[in-house]
Amino acid sequence: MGQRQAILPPQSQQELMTRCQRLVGRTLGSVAAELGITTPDNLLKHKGWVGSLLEKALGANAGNLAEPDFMDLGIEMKTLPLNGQGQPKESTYVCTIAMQQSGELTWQDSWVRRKLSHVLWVPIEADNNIPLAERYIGQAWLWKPSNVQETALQHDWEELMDRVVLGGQADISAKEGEYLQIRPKAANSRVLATGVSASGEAEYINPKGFYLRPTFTKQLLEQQSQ
DNA sequence: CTATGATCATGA
DNA sequence: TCATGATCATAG
Repeated sequence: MGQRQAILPPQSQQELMTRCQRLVGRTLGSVAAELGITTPDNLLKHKGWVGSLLEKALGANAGNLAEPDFMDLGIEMKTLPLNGQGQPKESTYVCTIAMQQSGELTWQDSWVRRKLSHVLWVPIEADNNIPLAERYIGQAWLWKPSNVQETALQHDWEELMDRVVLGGQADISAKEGEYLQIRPKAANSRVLATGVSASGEAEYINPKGFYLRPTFTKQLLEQQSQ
């Protein structure tokens, strides 16, 4: 008990955007209260809290399945934390590196491309000077990569995957990739997963994932506000 | 462990 | 100041 009725998934893109519209100008604290969710003092031990809150508020239904947040609509939701200057404050996590047969995947079939094929970006105030509960939700927008953007992402992805195949994914640096990068993604650095070694064999490594650099999401934000 | 959601924290 | 590498919570 104590659980409120979950918000049902939006039945159309239009309904999803209407829900987003109603969140514009509201604070995280007020939305959380309405959903019966406690707002933590900070995100130190609740790093995914904002994203989970918005998913619930909008009726996302994928849970922790490897599916788009709004399964029926094929739309992935990402919160976009903004600093005091209104610019993306952090990189955006996309997905983990495929555990097997990395070298045989093509961009067309890649998890990164599927994840980023249709994204609902929800800008959120994220300046640490603003108490979490008082941060405002901005105007969300739907994004599909332009040809230029997709080409750039594909370029990065192919280069990174080549590095995985040639040198193994254990020692890939986050410095590689113009817009897309590979960084650790785990509970801690002692977590091990099956990865691909330089010789192409399986080896235990720290799990890593793909992230979009803030320079990329900054462009999306600017393009959107034009 | 792997997936979901990300931000933290320190070195350069 | 900011990007890289590390880390936190939770479900299944």
